[in-house]
Amino acid sequence: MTPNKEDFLKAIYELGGQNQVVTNKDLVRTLSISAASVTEMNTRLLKEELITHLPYQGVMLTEKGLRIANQLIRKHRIWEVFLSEKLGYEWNEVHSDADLLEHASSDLLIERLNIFLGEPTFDPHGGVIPNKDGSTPEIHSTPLTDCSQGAHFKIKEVDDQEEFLEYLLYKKVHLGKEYTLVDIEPYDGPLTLKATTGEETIIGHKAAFKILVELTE
Amino acid sequence: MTPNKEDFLKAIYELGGQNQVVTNKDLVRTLSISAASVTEMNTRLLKEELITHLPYQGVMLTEKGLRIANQLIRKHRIWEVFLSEKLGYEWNEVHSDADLLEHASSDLLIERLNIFLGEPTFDPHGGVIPNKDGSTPEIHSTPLTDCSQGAHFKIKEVDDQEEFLEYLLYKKVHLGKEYTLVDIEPYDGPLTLKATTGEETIIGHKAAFKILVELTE
DNA sequence: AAGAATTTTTAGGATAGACTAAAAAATATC
DNA sequence: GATATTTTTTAGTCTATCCTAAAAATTCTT
Ligand SMILES: [Mn+2]
Ligand SMILES: [Mn+2]
Ligand SMILES: [Mn+2]
Ligand SMILES: [Mn+2]
Repeated sequence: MTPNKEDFLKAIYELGGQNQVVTNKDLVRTLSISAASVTEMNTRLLKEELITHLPYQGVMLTEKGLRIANQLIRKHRIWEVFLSEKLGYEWNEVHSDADLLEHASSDLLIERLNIFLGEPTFDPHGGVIPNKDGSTPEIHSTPLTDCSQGAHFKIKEVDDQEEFLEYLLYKKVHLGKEYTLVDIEPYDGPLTLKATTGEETIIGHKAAFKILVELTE
Repeated sequence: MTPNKEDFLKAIYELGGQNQVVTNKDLVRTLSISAASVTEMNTRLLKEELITHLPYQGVMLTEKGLRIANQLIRKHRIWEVFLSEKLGYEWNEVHSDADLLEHASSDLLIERLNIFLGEPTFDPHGGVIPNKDGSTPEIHSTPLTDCSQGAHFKIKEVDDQEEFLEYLLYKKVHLGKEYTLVDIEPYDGPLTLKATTGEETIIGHKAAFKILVELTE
């Protein structure tokens, strides 16, 4: 297993490859490599039985591939907790350093680090940390866009793209914060949120889709 | 700069490449790669002006190469302190994980980690941590083999090979411990040490050469 | 100083990973 | 249903890193 293969499996997972086929096109966009390189990597992972492949359709993770992807995500997220809680990183800063460290961490190191951090359940943007064996704990949060007007909710998880996190920092949206959904416009229109402290925030539909919440009360 | 080149420069440094020429043979042994691969890497590093090369004699670090080697050693040793002090590693366990992490650490990460650790001066086996700019603080310790009979000394630094550290663990030799050199046999013979607590320890000449001490009193 | 032994270099390959350009297949449009 | 567009695959290169085997240079032995 090389860093490249690991990142590739992770990308497939993050594009939904546990349940659906993921197209080469998507991987080209996500990994910023050429289409030819995607085909090539597919061939390699296929030979190792980490993915299944339907020509001209896309790839899906096998059990084995899924386990490796989740173990990498576990490493990534444990590092993110460390960077955030011990080294004082902002939540938008953790991702890129964790993306390198995840490939340079022995299993033993990660288990010791996990204990040092108090066996956290979530990373700094609310992503659940997979178990050591590559399985994932159940979570029960829904995209903000699925809420109906008047709903009370708490922020549980947000997408981990650096610019998006910066945007949320600017909008003062953070994990655990509670809001009421005052208004949601049709045709993928903007959402108006009202915090318990009273201030109102308006965000677009696309951004709201990247925010997972849990209903309260 | 790639992990391989970094490790290569570090190996040259550790073989004395700051002051003397280091032979290909030495690098073959240290890095466990073929002689052909050493020649090849030399050519690459030469083109980047990180080393100077005297054909059939060996290589030395340039200013630039030395700076990179020291910055890598800084990363390595700061990680070793972390593994030892925060994650409870024994001093013989830290090396291999640090050897991977050193290549996956941004400068920012290392500076934050350094502050988190309280800006340590030495790594777990007494190696001095180079400065951020790639320079090295002065130290003033000598190989145990240079001491004369009757000398009182304190253990300051030991070689960082895993088996050697295990051996020292077994011999109950650790940093800061004070001894008297009771006897030193000629012709590279064994040394007899007496700890302040009274127990005597006999070690061979080769091992003693890997232990740096500071005279006390 | 000649021959033996050692060390370094050269030559020729292999593999992983990434690229561009062109061909082939699938999908969308009219 | 024919044509145009998009996506995927194939073909041909490139770089980094590693190897083995053979040649060349140096050093050691007698
Ligand atoms: Mn992340
Ligand atoms: Mn990564
Ligand atoms: Mn070390
Ligand atoms: Mn290393």
